[in-house]
Formats: sequence, C-alpha cells, structure tokens
Amino acid sequence: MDNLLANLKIKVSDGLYQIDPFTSKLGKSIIIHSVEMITDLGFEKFTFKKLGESIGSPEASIYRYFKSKNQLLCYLISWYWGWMECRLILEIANITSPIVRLEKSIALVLSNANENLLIENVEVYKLHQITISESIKTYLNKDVDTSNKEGAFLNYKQFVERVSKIINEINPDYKYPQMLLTTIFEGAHLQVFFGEHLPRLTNKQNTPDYITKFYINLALQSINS
Amino acid sequence: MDNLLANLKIKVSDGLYQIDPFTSKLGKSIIIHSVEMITDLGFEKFTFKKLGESIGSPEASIYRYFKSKNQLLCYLISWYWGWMECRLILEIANITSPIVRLEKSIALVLSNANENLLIENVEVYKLHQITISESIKTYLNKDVDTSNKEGAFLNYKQFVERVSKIINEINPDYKYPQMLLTTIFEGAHLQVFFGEHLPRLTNKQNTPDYITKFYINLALQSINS
DNA sequence: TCTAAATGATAGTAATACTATTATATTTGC
DNA sequence: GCAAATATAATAGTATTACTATCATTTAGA
Repeated sequence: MDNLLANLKIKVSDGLYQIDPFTSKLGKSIIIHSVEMITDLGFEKFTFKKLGESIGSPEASIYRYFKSKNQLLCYLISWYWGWMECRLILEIANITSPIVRLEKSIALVLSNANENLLIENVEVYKLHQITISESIKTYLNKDVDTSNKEGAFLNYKQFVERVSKIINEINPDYKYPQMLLTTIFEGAHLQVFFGEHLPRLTNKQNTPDYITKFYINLALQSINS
Repeated sequence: MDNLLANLKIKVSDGLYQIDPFTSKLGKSIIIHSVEMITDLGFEKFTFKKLGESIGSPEASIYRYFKSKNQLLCYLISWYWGWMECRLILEIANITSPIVRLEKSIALVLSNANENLLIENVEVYKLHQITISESIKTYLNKDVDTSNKEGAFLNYKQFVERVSKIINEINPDYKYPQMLLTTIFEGAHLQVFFGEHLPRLTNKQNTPDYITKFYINLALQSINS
C-alpha cells in the first residue's frame, strides 16, 4: 500500500493552513511532531511553544503555517478523513455487494488502531487516536460556522457522503443515511474511549471487533427495515 | 411539576465543588450566571473573570466554590443529568410497558429544548443547550480519570443504568444496553447540533421530533433482533 | 550569483487561569 | 446582643498562553 500511495497527496482545504505544510521541511516537521505531541498531551495541554521547542524552531515560525492551534487541529483531522477516503476507495473497489462495501466502510473507521503505518512520516494510528479524542473539538464550538466556511469539514462530509451512497444502493428509500453514519462513526470513536476510561458507559467485550460488529448490525437493521 | 420539585435537591458528587453552591446566595448566582454565559459565549470563551464581572463579585470568590472552569462545567452537566433522572422517574412511573418506558426515556433526552422552565432559578433549556455542545468536553481530555474519581460522571452513568434496565426488561439477552444508549444519547445531541450548523452531516426533517423517532426506531430494532 | 522567500532570534502584548493577602461584611452560636 | 467564626470583597501578583511584530540570517530558485 505504501508504494501505491507514495505519489498520492491528500487534499486538504486551503482555508486550513497559511502555508501548505507539505511544501517544506519545517512544515512536515510541524505535522509530524504535532501528531506526536497532541497524542501525548491532549489538545488542551498542547501549545505551539512546546511544539516549537520539540522541533527546534521558534513559535513564531509555526504561526506562519497555521494561524492557530485550532486551525492545525482542523488540518490534521481533515487530513485524516482525506486519508480515510483514500483507504475506503481502495478497500471497496471491485466489491459488488453494497452490503459488504458498507460493512467494510464501518470496519475501516475502527481500524488503524494498532497499525504501525507511516504515511508522509505521520504515525497514522496516533492520528486515529487524536480523531477519537479531539475531532469533535473542531466543530463543537462557537466558531463552527467560520471553520465550516474555511472547509474544515469537507473531507469528513465527503467520506460520509460516499458511504451514504452505498446505503442508498442497499435501500433507495432509506431517509437517514447521513444521520445513521455520523451516529455510527462518532459513536464508534466514543465507545473506544469509554472502553478505556468509562466502562460503565459501554459494554466492553473480549473480542477486538465487538464495536465494529455492533455498529454493522445496527446499520443493517436500520437500513433494511 | 415546579411544586412537586420545590423541595427536591439534586444530588451532585461533592468532588465537583469546593463549597456547595446551593448553600449561599453567591453560589446560586454563580450557577445561574454561568449557565447564561456558557450558553452565550461557549465554554472556551467563558472565563471566571467575565463571570465575576457579570455577578459583581471578584474572580477569587468564584474559585472558592469551584477550583476550575472545568470543575464548574462538570458540576453543571452532572446537575443536568441528576435533573434528567428525576424527570425520568416521574415520566415513566406507572407505565407498565417497558417499550413505552424506553420510548419516553429517549424522547426525554431530546426534550427541554424550548421549555421555559426555571428550576432553582436555572433556565433548564440553556443547560440543555450546554449539554449538547459542551458535555463531551467534561470527559474527552487527559484528566478524565481524575474527573471520574471525583464523581463527575456518576449522574450520567446512573441515568444510563436506569434506562439500560428497561432495555433488559424488553430483551433480557440483549448484550449492549449501555453501548446502545450512549450511542443514542450522544448521537441525538450531535444531530441537533449538525441540524443547526453542519446539515450535510445529518438529515434534517421538518417535523420537530424526527431525531427522537429515528433513535426510538434504531433502539427497538436493535433490541428486538 | 543574485534575489526573493523562508526561517531564526528576539521582544512584546493582552488575556487566561489561577494563588495569596488583608480588610470588611455577615452569619451563628451562646 | 455580642464575640467568634466564616464568607466575601478588594487588590495584587504569577506563570502561561496565544498570539503579533521586527529584523537579521539562511536557503532555494531563476
């Protein structure tokens, strides 16, 4: 897969950066180290000053790439969903059954967890962790409409859109594909978090894919009724 | 209902305050005004300094009630779920059918929106808005385990627990009641938010209770299969 | 090699999230 | 009704955050 994707550039809306980070060494370093640091510290305790220290560049240089910590988070999450869309396309290509395609789409959102994959030198499983714990912070705030105009959620919307079309292949009359999918995707992330920190809010099982199976069932029951 | 609840004190874990705010005038003022301000400004832009100005007390006095902005948010959300549990008990008392009880439980989580109810002088619909946009911030952070020990999520867990028992009345073999319920409750809040700000991530309908109906169906299909 | 752009080094600002201290009210127990 | 305990006000101060600004230096492209 790495080879296949070597020449692939994941598209992120140009409202999500001041300078495209993948056009320079410093830019790439910002991405790689911020993924590292946000995973370790959490978004709240992560600062551009700490990031600057860890990459050996002044804080001010980082602001040339991202106008705020928030913009950087939006960039990372958007990049993640762009990457997920690539994976989705590869994963479901040549599969005729829409049900199988849907199953694979849902499973995809819960994968990444233990893979040691580097893409553009970013540790993808860390970005997955960040998406689980931090992604809702990109939109659950008073600036959501501005971020939306800047294109912060385009890649996520596109991902949802693509899977919702599969749902409508299964059942053209199903009225709530987006609603069902965001319920599943956000819910799936949450259950991972609950499993680790708030077990009374979930039903953790020993099998590694119990969350995936739960949501696949939920989806198919809802769509086929 | 107001009369019924006049003497009722909603229990909040004592790890969520330094001084119980409902034991003094200043404490009550902190609660009432913080609900107001967090609704208007959002949690990120809300500060104890602004709160102090709006209630005419110094910032330092607020810190005697809540050691941090985060603790105050945890208090408010916990209070909200305590209040919701009270409503739940009243709402489903004397209803024999567990299916109807479950339906009412789910509907409850999406109610409050337009009611102009004051309880302890707190505008409950604003607290509902805060829960929609801010509640996940109480746990999606690196301090979650500490907050959990302080009892921040007890009232929410209790609410979920109570409804999960209804699910197991309907189907004693159903394995994922907590998982299903947190998916529904958090999902329901999210769909309200998406409906207002990110419509491509949901399927907004003209009927006011489309979200409720969607999740009731989802629940019953999953439980009865 | 010249020039433009990117980066580094440094400084500075307003605001945030607190803590500390002392004086002044207010409540309460006797 | 008064003293003691407690709560609040007034004020000051700190480290950190989230930036912005300036200018010198390095690097990269034509």
